[in-house]
Amino acid sequence: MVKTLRLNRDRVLRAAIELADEIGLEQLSMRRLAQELDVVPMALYKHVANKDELIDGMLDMIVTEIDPPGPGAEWKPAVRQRILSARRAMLRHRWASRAIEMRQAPTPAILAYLNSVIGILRAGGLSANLTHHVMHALGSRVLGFTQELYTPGDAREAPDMTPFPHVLEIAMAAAHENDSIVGGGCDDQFEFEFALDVLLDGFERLKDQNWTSTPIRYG
Amino acid sequence: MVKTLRLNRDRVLRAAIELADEIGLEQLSMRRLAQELDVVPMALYKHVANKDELIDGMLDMIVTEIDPPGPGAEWKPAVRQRILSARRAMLRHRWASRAIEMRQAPTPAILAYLNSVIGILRAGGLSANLTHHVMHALGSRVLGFTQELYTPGDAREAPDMTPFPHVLEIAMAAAHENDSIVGGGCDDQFEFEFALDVLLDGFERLKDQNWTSTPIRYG
DNA sequence: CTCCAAGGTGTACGTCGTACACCCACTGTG
DNA sequence: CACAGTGGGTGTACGACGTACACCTTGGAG
Repeated sequence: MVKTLRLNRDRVLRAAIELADEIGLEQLSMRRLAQELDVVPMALYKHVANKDELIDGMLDMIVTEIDPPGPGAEWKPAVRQRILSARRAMLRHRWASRAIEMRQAPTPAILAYLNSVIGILRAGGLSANLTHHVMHALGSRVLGFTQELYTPGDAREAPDMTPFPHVLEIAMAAAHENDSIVGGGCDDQFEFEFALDVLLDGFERLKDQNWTSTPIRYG
Repeated sequence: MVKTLRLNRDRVLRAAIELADEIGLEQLSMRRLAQELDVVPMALYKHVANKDELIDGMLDMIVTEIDPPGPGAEWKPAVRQRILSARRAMLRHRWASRAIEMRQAPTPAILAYLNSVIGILRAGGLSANLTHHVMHALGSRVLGFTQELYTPGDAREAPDMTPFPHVLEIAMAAAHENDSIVGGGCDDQFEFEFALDVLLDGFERLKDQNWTSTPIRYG
């Protein structure tokens, strides 16, 4: 029997991420994680302060998976690429977005990422003022995710939709569009890029007209 | 001693909403709610299937607080007004957005609300195809909220921000902008309307140029 | 060899959601 | 008036959960 290596923070975080990938964030418990590591629950607390701090650590590890910014390019494609890379990281770990929603303060890694995105915008010529509003407008989208209101693909055993004819029509439109997909769900990637581009184009237009939220003071 | 009235679903839901308003969603437990109603925990289960169903009921009640659509107007101001009304409802119950994020399927009341918004867009001349993408792009914003990455106003005892100069600069810009507010936090309402207008303007432009995601088939 | 700290263990407490059996007070029926 | 039935509040209990606290073990430094 191979006696597994000593525990350390890194091993704990990696195991937690892997476990969350498998069973989901809500099923992840300290006890389950300890069991996965062949260790008693309390052993984890020698490496992690508590569950919240564990999740913070997991998130930091995920966020550092995001590709670094490429070499000089226009701000719009640069930001676009960065955000789509973040999205790929989030798709690799579907629980991550929910975890970010749960935490209240951004972790250092998230701050570093935000800092770099802001840097791209500023270097691209957007004013500090506009950049500020842009970051708010992007919201969680800057990290590659948005919360959808309807879980896609649950068309089976859907409740009666006849009271909501407009919803039905829209759903049908989506189903027709990409009938290549058997389930008829939406193309999430397309929807994400669509919204992102609407926003980025809007930001560009505001930049070009020197938009600012603060009235210009003369004198 | 006044013997309080019999319990019923409505009283349970109202008490739950009031309690969540006071102590927050994460502090709301079946036991705490029962105590508030001078009743034993299990009594609640005669009126509510389980905690998830309780939250669904609370949400349905909140969503029906949203103002009905006003009389005929342009689609853009009509949708704008509807969404800002939803936002007001969400601000009255700060826990609601988190609750919606937690649920997986939209409740009937939410479906009805979405249906009405879609109806406004369709009546305004947007194609079913464009409307579909518009609804996705709005995401949770259609219900009046977005998840912010940074809890605003926590400037006190902030961690060291010197590693993130761009973040700092943006935060300073925000503080300068509305120095009327002592804390220097962002004007959330402004940020919300800013992002909403960027999106709505973008949608209008796409509508005007008959944008569609499906290639037009000839013949 | 000895000592000490880092790290794994065992037990225990207080919380949670909720299954299940109970019982009681009311109501409609004869 | 008797009585059964049922809707609704009660009590107990179980198996999760996070984690405080005291304990023990081990491996490397001196």
